[in-house]
Amino acid sequence: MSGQSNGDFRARVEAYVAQIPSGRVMTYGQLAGLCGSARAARVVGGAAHYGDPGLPWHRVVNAHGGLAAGYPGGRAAHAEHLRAEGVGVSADFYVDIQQLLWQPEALHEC
DNA sequence: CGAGTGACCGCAA
DNA sequence: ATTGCGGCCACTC
Repeated sequence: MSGQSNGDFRARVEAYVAQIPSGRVMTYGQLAGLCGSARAARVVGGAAHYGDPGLPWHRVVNAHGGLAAGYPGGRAAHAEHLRAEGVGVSADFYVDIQQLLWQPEALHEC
């Protein structure tokens, strides 16, 4: 059937991405883990490419804090968006995940 | 329905 | 430090 895969997994990923506040970033692996499959980081990337274009995917980076390679426009565009959000992007297109990595649990601390 | 693919991750030489 | 490979999961055509 033409099935519409519920996208149960993807739906949760989009939900988290949509909740990422400006100036913060999340990793694909973390999003996958929060959604139930820590090893489905690739699916998160797929959701970004085939998912809702209205979500701030530019706030999603890899586990190393590097920007996505296949982002529409290139890492340069990705970096520009992050900088517009107030995120400091390194010359090598890397962000300080240690400081900008946002976690849902952080809400508890706040 | 079947097979391929990927905006990843981690490890190895 | 760099490069290459495989594995894993879910989505798309």
